[in-house]
Amino acid sequence: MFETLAIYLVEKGALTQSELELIEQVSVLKKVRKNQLLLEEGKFSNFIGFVAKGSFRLFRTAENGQEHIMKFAIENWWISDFTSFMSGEPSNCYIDALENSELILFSRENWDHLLATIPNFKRMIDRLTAKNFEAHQNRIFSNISEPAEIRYDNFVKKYPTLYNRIPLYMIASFLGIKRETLSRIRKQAASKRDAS
Amino acid sequence: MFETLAIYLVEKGALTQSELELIEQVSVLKKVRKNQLLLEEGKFSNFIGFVAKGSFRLFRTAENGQEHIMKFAIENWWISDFTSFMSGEPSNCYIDALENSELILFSRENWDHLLATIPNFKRMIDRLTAKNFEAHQNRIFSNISEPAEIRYDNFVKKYPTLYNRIPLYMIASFLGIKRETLSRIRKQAASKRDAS
DNA sequence: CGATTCTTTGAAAACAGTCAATCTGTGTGG
DNA sequence: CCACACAGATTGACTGTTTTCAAAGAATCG
Repeated sequence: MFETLAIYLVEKGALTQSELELIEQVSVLKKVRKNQLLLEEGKFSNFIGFVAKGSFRLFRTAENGQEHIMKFAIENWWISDFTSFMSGEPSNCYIDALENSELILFSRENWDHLLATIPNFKRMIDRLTAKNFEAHQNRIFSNISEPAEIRYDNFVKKYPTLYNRIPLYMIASFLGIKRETLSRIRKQAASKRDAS
Repeated sequence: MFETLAIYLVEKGALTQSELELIEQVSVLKKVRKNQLLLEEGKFSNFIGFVAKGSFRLFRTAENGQEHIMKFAIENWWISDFTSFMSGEPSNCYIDALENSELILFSRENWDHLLATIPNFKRMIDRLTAKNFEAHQNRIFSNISEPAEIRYDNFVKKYPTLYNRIPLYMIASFLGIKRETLSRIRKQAASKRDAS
């Protein structure tokens, strides 16, 4: 199970065997069943997880109780409430498993230690952080500038693997529209395709 | 003019006098007139700026030519296309001055050098980066979960100083709605207030 | 098969966008 | 100091999009 992460670290960060061992020593393996909560509102987010198998969602709830999905994660993605992880404040998010899944967890102390002692690991994470920042910018731009239909098209193009595994109503939630609206958008798009 | 930054650095980062001098030595002062471009699409974003006086906006343009404002900055805010700054790729943003303004600029080399040599500076910037990350999360959540009226209310509450200085149509652009819509939202809100 | 869970559909209401016109305030040049 | 131009804000009438609520269809799983 650690193997998935090892392959990832070699490929993305060019880590050596001894560095991998360092990382493995401080990692914690965890299996979670579908629908199981990894984090809930009010709790402290003191881990960073690497998805070895399965899928997760990170969502917040509005005052009216509606859930709004901020982020998905599947194999080879990192999952955490980074905001709470960094600030040390209680989280305002929930994370749960969409399938039976396997995670590799790091506590804050171990994470910081790895960053401090393995330069290649730090470099890799810095690159990821920059990418992540860029993705947030793009998502905000998309939200304020594009109609729902385009946002959906781009989602499908950008995350084809997610699209195949995640219920449509969750994609709607991620895009900020209602499931019924997404259903109608898909119908329209299909009839346009047929016409051409 | 550097004084504004000095006060900021002492207050936010507890920097010493000698550290301030180090920073001042590598800073570049720049005055820009209203409407002047600081960065445009396709160019490289190789500076980080501290706003000593005035105000700026960072925006992108969609295919149809419409401008969408990603970010504002006034006194004591940092302004840059961080995405391009970090990646080294050409920018897809414009930055221009909303008023006659004064900036304190740092090149990438000097910026990195300051981070590497002044731990308190690094700590301060890390805190800001975390705050910024959190703000992005909140904006995304707001965009996907809140109706325009609430987004506007929250904007006014969160940035009362901005609200007083920036034309409404730019606030509309930031919120992802049309100026006419914002105008109507404000009218409704006013009549609600009068009724109660 | 039956029970969930997810997706689609329909009709009405609420919301947001478009286009064109008007209104308001500010500042500049004659 | 006034008149005019200009940028910004508002309004009206209309169109288009999204939500809401209720119900009916798939699909999946034990």
